[in-house]
Amino acid sequence: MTRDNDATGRYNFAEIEEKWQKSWETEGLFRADEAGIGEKYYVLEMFPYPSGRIHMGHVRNYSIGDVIARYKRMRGYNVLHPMGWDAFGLPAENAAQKNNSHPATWTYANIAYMRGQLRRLGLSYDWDREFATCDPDYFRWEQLLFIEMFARGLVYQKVTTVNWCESCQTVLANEQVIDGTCWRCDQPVHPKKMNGWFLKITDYAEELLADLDQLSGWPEKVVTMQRNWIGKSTGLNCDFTVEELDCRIAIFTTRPDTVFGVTFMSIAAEHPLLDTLISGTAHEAEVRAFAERILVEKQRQSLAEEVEKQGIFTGRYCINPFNGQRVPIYVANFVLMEYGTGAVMAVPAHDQRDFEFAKKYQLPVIPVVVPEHQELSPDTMVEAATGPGMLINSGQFSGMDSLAAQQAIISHAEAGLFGKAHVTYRLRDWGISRQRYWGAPIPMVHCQTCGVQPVPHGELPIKLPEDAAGSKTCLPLHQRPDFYETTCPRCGEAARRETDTMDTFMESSWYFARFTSPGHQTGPLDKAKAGYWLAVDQYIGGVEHAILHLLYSRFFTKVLRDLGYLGIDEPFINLLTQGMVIKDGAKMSKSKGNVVDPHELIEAYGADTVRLFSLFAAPPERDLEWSSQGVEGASRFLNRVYRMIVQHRSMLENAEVIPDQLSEAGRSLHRKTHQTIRRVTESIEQNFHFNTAISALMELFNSLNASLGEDLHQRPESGVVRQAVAVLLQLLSPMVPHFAAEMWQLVGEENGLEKLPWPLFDAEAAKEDQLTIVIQVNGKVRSRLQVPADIDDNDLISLVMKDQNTVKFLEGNSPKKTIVVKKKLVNIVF
RNA sequence: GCGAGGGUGGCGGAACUGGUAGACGCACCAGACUUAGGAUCUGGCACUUAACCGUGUGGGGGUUCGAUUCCCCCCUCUCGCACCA
Repeated sequence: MTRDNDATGRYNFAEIEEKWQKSWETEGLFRADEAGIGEKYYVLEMFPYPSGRIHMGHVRNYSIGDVIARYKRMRGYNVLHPMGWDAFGLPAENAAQKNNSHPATWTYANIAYMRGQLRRLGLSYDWDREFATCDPDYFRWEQLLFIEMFARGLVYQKVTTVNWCESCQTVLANEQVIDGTCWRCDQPVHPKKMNGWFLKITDYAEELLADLDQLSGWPEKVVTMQRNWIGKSTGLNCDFTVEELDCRIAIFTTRPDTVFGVTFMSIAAEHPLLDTLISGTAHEAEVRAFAERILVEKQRQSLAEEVEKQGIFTGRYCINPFNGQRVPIYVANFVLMEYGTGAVMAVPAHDQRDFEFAKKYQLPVIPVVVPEHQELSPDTMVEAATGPGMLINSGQFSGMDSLAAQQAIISHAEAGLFGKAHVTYRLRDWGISRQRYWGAPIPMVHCQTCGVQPVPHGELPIKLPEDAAGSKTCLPLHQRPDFYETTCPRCGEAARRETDTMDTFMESSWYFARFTSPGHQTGPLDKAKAGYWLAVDQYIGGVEHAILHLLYSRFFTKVLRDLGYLGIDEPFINLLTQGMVIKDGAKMSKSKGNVVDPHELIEAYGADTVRLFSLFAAPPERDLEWSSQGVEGASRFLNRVYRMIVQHRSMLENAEVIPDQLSEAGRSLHRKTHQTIRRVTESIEQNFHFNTAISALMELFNSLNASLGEDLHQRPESGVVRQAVAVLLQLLSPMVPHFAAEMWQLVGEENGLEKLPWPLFDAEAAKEDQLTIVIQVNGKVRSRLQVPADIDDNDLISLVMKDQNTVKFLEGNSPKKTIVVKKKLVNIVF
């Protein structure tokens, strides 16, 4: 290298990154062990689906996690930072069919490639713990857990109307239907009646809701979304008897205080009692046609749009058990069969939907809850009065406050045995049956005589049939007699294996726990190890999993606890939901054609630059706008640091001990060094705002450069310079680990940077001895003053009063009031 | 409609419990070194102005000596839920 090249040179990232990755690997630096020193810290990023290549979202997610992992190690924690693969799923089947090969081949090839890409980023994972969820060694334990859940009554089968995705040829869970379309392929989802397996997540609804209060380390947004998803409502269940028929219609209401205002009853088009109500009546044909039309329309417009209220009178009446009133029964298009009881007592005066319906079909409106300082008249009301108030026209309850009346009315119904207090949830049980090949088989056997039987533990795992017979390999299991033909584990007679596979969200619901003991051969988890590492201290991933994955994982954690595997209630103590990577105002996606392949970036700039850019461009929770110039900038910064170090290498190697007495410039750099330690540490500790941490480091570098320009590195203050450089590299190392390690070696350090503790902040050194005090006159900034830090108020004020600008802007007036804010400003008011 | 989070230079973004608005970076401009430079170095850079002054954190009002920060009203963007009885 010539001198000229040194001055404008660039560091050889390809060489040094490979060098350090090898070194870390041979040393096993990131292997985690329960016997490790220090408090445990488990940091985890949401593991990827092995789609083929990593994308910018991965880079961002894993860079954030890696900085945290490396930082915590430097802070003396015993850090667990694992990585694995969420490897079951549909794309593998599609690819296999296309290539006439097996999904496993495609999946494991992708894993191998992507593992290489992650290694290339220098991420500090304990690779010894890696697994893929399609490894039989993983899903065998999931099958075992399924059987144990079955034994506990948490698993059942039922025929329901499910969400069917025609293009994926499979059922979807409610959580996987987004705006009426499939979460994976965006195609419309249709209802279909099918038999399937369900997990009783609703058994845990109350706990899942209540424990949200513990999650102070989660973004409020995610907590709110989960709370809304669980959707708890409390109220009254009660029965209305149908006139002339021996049947009752059950309703649920959150407003028992309005029961005296019921003027009709509305039921869903698919309500099971509808048939009984209309068969043999004059209304039958008309109502049936209406109901069918509504159901068809409902399917078509599953998308969000305001639909006009429609209904039809069934010809039947029912009796309000509270006042004996006879009210007509309608079929209405806005009543949901899936929620409550599928029938609603209609109170037009106090419910907007009922109000609109009543106006349209000229049904009476009877106000029964009058808000304070208001009068309600059915003739003048333009909308429903949904607020609280005082009861009128409500028999013995008239005059009561609506809140108190709710309780009283529930008690009244309970005493009269026609109603009961009730809690209902929006959350549905989790349908986990999928009709696809590439998933974990549900370990059940159907026997003609013995019914449903779980597979005996000894026979696990139930593996997927693997033959090399070309395109046949991907056939759904119900088309594979070689798979489903079996014998009953109880009676030994011929029986049929369950052919559904499990929803892939099953695998991701407990992988974080398996990472604590990935090789455990006698059960899903080594309880001691899981007990040591869990819960996850910091979890990082995209907000798109706010409900699906995060809710399922919370549920599984509680189930694992109840099965005796875990001693915790919640899996993730702190959650960071990182923003999306955006380009040209839209999320990077293949369909929009705005993807940037991180692979090429790494080739062009090196892993450290790519990491630095993704950390610097935005705080982690916000969206990150892609900028090729921003990457340039990150690269430029690292090269500047490199050139400075190369240029002053020999001085840095032979630096003096920091002397007691420092020149003004020396003191200034020393101060900046310690202020930077404080700023960077606080940025990371408070909210992982690496962008401000990096800007502080850039400032330190700028000061350092300026000091060198002023020949500060001449003895004896070379020690100050050296310390500034050392601190810069140490603080940079979690973010740009290869670069920092190499520069560390370049300045003559022997010991590995990764093993050194985080630098200590010296408050004394960081203290300013001169302060800039702002002078305001009448609240406007008029001047600035340099003063010693320890100046007392009176001296300060007299200095301020002598200031030229103070005098000028006082315009000869005498001050009425003087406000002194310590170390900040003086405001003179006249 | 309901819920949550945003709106600060040309751009990404800073600003601790009310106290210097615009740190840091990008872009841009000027200069230096150069045969050349999209390399590198130095300096400038909210708007307006020759300068002082003045104006300025979505808009309007309020509290305060002082408001990006607190309060009220409104506009707007993003995300989530969407007839949940």
